[in-house]
Amino acid sequence: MHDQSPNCKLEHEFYRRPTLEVAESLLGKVLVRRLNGRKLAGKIVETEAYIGQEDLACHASRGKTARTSIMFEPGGRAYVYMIYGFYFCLNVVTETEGYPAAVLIRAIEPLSHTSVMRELRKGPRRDNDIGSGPGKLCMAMAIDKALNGEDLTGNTLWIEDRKFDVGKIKKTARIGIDYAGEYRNKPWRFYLHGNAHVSKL
DNA sequence: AGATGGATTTTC
DNA sequence: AAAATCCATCTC
Repeated sequence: MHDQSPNCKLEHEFYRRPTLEVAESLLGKVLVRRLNGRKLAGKIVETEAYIGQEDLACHASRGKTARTSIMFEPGGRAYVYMIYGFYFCLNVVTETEGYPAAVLIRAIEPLSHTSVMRELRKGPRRDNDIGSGPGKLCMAMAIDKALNGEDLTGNTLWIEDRKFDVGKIKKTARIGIDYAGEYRNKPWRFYLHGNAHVSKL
C-alpha cells in the first residue's frame, strides 16, 4: 500500500487518513523510541480513535486551545498530554489540517531493551506489566510533554511496519470516557485478541 | 477477582 | 472540579 523506506518507518501519508483506519492499521506496527543511543521498541497491541469536534470524548470537542492545537495540525505528529497529574498519554495526530483527530496508543508489547523499559517502570515486574496501559508505556519509553508535537518521521519517536501478522482484531467501546454521552459506546477501541499486553480484555 | 481511594497537576 | 491512569490496599 505504501512504499516504505528501508527501515519501514511510516510516512506522513499513513497518518493523513480516516482516523478509524489509522487506529486499526496501527495494530501490529512497532513504536520506536530512541533514548541514549538505544532504540526501545514495542509492538502496538491496543489503540483508540478520537475523531473531530463532534466526538465528546475528544479533547478538541470544545475547540482549539493551547493543549489541543496540535490535534488540528496535519497527521504525523505526536500529541502527548499529562493525565491525572501523574502520567502521560501518547497519541498520534491523524487526518488533514483543521480536522482535530488522533489515535491514543494504549498498549505495547516490549520487543527490544525490555530490561531498560522495566527499569523505567521502576522495579521488577512481569513483562506484561511494562506497556499494558497508556500511562505505563509512556513511563517505559520515557515519553513526556517534551515530545508533544514531535514529528513522527524524525529520529526520536516513530512507528515502523515490520509486517507482523496481527491475527484477530477486537473492537469495543473506549475506556474511561463515561462522560461522553452518545459517543461513550462507539466501538472505537481496537486490540489484538488474546494478547497478554492489552490493558484490559 | 473485584472494588475503593489516594496521589497530583493541568485544564477551562 | 474533573480528568483518555495506576497502584496499594482492602473486601469477598
